Amino acid sequence: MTHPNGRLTRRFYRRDPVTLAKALLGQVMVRTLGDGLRLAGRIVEVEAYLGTPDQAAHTYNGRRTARNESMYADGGHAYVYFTYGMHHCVNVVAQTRGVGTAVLVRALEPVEGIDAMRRHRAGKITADRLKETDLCSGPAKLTQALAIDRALDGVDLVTADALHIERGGRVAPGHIVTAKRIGVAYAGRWADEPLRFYVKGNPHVSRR
DNA sequence: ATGACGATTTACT
DNA sequence: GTAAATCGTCATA
Repeated sequence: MTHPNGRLTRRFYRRDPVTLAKALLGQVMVRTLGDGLRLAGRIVEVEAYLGTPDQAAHTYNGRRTARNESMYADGGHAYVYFTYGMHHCVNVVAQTRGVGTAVLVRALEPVEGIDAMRRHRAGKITADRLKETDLCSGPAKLTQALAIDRALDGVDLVTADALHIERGGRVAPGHIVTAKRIGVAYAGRWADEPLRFYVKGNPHVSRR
């Protein structure tokens, strides 16, 4: 069952987005930079996007453009998009080619390469003053910390070195909190669907 | 060609 | 709590 190198298998990803979202909690997202440095974090918060019927999804009503094309890739690929003129967010594609469902990774608990994450996140506040809970506690914070941008859109997480996911501990159902998704008020009744999942009590979960 | 809009974050009042 | 930042993308014309 476990892949030799510890990565999640294609089979793991090819499930419905809700099942995949919950299964991704506890797994470890790994970003390998050009110089070989590894940046890694345990996934502690995710949201499921259900595709064609889901008004909050980029693939709502079958919308298919150059921007969201990779959301239609086979399960296990990355869908990275740019938004608000300054932020990137990363999704894990679910199911199979042509379906258009995915899981947005909203927060990580830093595990490896924390100093580099601090440097990537430093701005007005210097790297040494950043709290660890400010590094990956939001979908655009974690992409900044791990240096993830559109250059990684469409990569296959099953085979790529630059970005992949390794097996971590599974989070027991009793430790998973279910809630409404964030930032999708425009989505009508879909804004209230319980499609956000996070690890109960984890300090790295995005606030609200 | 143009305009409106974000699956957000940060800084400020 | 409120608002600014900031621009690629897409629907409309």
